[in-house]
Formats: sequence, structure tokens, C-alpha cells
Amino acid sequence: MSGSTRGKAPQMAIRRLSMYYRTLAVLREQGVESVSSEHLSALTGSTAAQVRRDLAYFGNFGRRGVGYEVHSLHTHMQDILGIGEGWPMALVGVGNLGSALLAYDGFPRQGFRIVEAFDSDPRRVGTVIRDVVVKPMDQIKETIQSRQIVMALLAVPAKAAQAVTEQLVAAGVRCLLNFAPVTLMVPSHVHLASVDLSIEVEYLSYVLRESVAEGDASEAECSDVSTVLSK
Amino acid sequence: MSGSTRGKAPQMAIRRLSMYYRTLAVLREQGVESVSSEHLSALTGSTAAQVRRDLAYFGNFGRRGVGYEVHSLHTHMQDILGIGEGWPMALVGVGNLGSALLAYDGFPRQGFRIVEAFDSDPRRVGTVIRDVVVKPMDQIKETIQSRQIVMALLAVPAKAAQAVTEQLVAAGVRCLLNFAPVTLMVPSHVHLASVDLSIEVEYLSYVLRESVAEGDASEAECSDVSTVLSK
DNA sequence: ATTGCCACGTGAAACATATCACAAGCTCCC
DNA sequence: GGGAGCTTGTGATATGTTTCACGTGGCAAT
Repeated sequence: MSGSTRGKAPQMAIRRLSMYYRTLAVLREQGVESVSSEHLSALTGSTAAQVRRDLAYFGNFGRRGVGYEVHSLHTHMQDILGIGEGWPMALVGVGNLGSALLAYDGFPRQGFRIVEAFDSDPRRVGTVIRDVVVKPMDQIKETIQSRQIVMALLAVPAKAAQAVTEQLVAAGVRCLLNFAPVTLMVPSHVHLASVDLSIEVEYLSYVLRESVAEGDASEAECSDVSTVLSK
Repeated sequence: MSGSTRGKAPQMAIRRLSMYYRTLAVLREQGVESVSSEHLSALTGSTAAQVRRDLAYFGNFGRRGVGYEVHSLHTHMQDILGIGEGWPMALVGVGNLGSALLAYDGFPRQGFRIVEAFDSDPRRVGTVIRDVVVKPMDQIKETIQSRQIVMALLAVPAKAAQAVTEQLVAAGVRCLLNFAPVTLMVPSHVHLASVDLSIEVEYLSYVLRESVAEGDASEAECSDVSTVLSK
């Protein structure tokens, strides 16, 4: 019902929703009951207009003259983002990074859990980390299909990434979060996001170099808050 | 000399440069001497026009009718991105993630090295990981100033992140790569990039939910390659 | 009731980015 | 030397996103 600006939300808007969601959780814990777009923007490094626009992509959650009701908005964000579906995740690659991902408590706290882990190294297979038994690669397909896993985290070396991706896709995975520094090719029905440390560091290296070169003293037109999300 | 489209390059263009840089390294190893925008775009999941535009922000590196000389372009990318400056980095927070970052061989391979590490946990202080001695937090300022460190990686719990950020900024750090799931506030002369696992997973959760809801079978308008960099 | 104030929701304008399409330049070959 | 064929670099165009500015609805107090 209602109007609600029903254009598709920009990808960045969705990422910002995550930030709003997280911030709302904090406000809720603090016992805050109402929040304005102005307030929320200050907490997330966005602008008030942007907060209103982002939220308006999905519905009319606020009350004019008042603001947004924290608890209700938090619940709405949760529904929109699909948190609470409790998608089970698989991890491939239990090296340093993979182990850190298994131990990362941000996932369970947000309702996501790594329920299966795989590695090609026989020395790691069979080990247990955080209640998850590391299985060999050749059990990927069977396990993922029988447990209906649709999301996978890829923490394998760059050279193995594409081959493993194809295994995962063949097993029926629909979403991939890739940590290997390569460009993965996936069929169009599979969704892909990448966390690429080299890119981030090189980006910083670039802006650093640039800001050192051009007027080190005077320049004040830098990033203000979260370079990644704004603009 | 020359024209070279001298508008400022979009932030995303710079991130794509990193991908080109990496891809060129592979081509160079393979002994490939020349590459076209078409070829490079296929390898990075971009488009030929975009590759040309991205490169044109920084100079005229190609030769018409021929393409780009791999070795020379690779070197140019390296200069532009400031790789080879060999910026030394500091790491704060040597938990699971921090340890993985210390061990991550992508950094040294790209010319970045973590040369100092800090942690607030007395049990970790003094331990040595990959030739780096973990120091206590109260040595941050002194160490960073004396070693002239300008880049720092932040792998501390969310609650501590803002306070540590302020210590690092006070110590003279100019660039921060934040892994904590919070919005950090930094002065405008400090550059910030964030790697936020919750955001990535929640984004995937959103698109998954969306694609499951809207015509699970027919839809073919999804992400193709690297959702993060394209568009 | 009426008045004053507040904050959302949103059309329209401004801005940023990506794509298109082609002229210009290079190489090879006749 | 000139033409064919290729690929860059770049105006112009299209698309997408953010910002602005204001109408609308809601609350509180008089």
C-alpha cells in the first residue's frame, strides 16, 4: 500500500541500510525510542536527505514531525536485509583468513553462521574449529546440496579461486563472498561480492600519495567519514 | 604536452586500476607483451571503453592501432598507485583477524609490509608473529612517530575502534584501513577505507532474498562479475 | 480550534559516472 | 605512397545517484 518511491534501490543504498540497521541496534540497546533522519545521519556519516531517500526506497517508515520509531525501523531493516532468515554459510579455505572468519563473532551476532568448512590440505581436514569439522573438498557438492546451503565464503589462494567457485556453483550456491585477489567469473544467476585487501590498501596508497603531492598543508577536501560508503 | 582527460578520477576508477595492475602482473609473468583494452576488460570484468577511460584519466599510455605495452603500463600503474613507495604499515589488534592480516602474503607481494603490531592484551604483548613483535598500546605514539608510519590497519573490537583511531591519528597516521564494524569519525586530513564483513554478507543476503522472491526461475539480470567494482 | 513548529517524503535539479560512437594515429602490405 | 584494418583517446550522450527545497502531515500548547 501507499506510494513509497519504488525505483530500485542503488546498491550503495543497500549497503547503507546495513549501517542504519547496526546503528539502530545500538540505539535500541541504549533505550532510545525515536530517531530523526538528522540524528541517524550523524551516527552513520551520511546526510539526512540521504537517510530519508534510502529508507523511502522501501516504504514509509517514519512519522512526519516526529521521526522514526527505533524498534519498528530496526525490525523493518532486518526484514528487508533478510537477516533472520538465518542463511547457513559454507567456508572454503581454512588457512589464516578462513580460521579468522570461522571465529568472527560478527556473523553469528547478525544471524549468519558458518555451518560447514572445507579445505584441500589433508592436515587440516578433520580438525574442529568452533564446532565446525573441516571436510575435504570432494565433499563440497554432497554436503552443500544436502544441507541446502546457498551462501559461501571463499578464502582460498588466488590460484585456486576460480576452480573452487565452479565447484560451489555446480553444487548450487547462489551467493559468494570472495576474499581472493582475483576476478571471478560466475554465471549471471549467482551473486558475487568481493573483499579485496590489496585494492583497499592500494586505494589508500593512491590517495596518500596524491594528498602528499598536492599541497600537503592546505588541502582539506579529503574523505570525511567512511570513504567506502559515501559517494 | 598531450591532452589526457584531466578530470579527477572517480574513486571507483582507482579501485579498478588496482585490478588492472594485478592483471598486468599476471600477463607480464606469462610473457605477454601487448594488451588491448578489449583484452584487459575481459580479464577484469570491465568494459573496453571503461578501461580506456580509466587509463586516460592518468595519461596516454597506449598506442592507437596497437594497444598497451604490458610492461610499461604495469610500471605506470605502480607509480600511480604509489606501490613501490613501500609504505610501512602498523597493525592494531592481534586477534584472529589481526593475525591473519600479519600472515597475509598479498601485502608483501604488493610492496606493503606490516612492520609494527600492537595489542591491549598483556598475553599477546611480546609474542612474535612473522618477525613482528607485538607491542603494548601505550607505545603506539612513540613507535609510529619514530618509524614515520602513515598507514594503519585497525583490527580491534568495535567498542575500542574509535578510541584507538584517535590514538593513531594523534600519532600522525594519515591513512586507516578499518575492519571493525563501526562508523569511524576522523579529521578530514585522514583517509579512511573500511572492510566491513557484516555489510558484505547482509548485502548478499538482500540480493539473495530479492532474487528468491522475484521470479526465481526466469530472472537473468543479476550481477555478472565483481558486484563490488562494476557499476 | 488555531497557531507554530517540526521532520518526513518526494519531485525536480544538480552532479557524477558509464557508455556510445567516431576521429585520429599507428602498422602492415601492396 | 596510399589504402585497409585495427585500437586508442575523447567529445557527446545516456544513465544513475545525490542533493535541494518544499508540500504534507503530525504534535503540542495556547
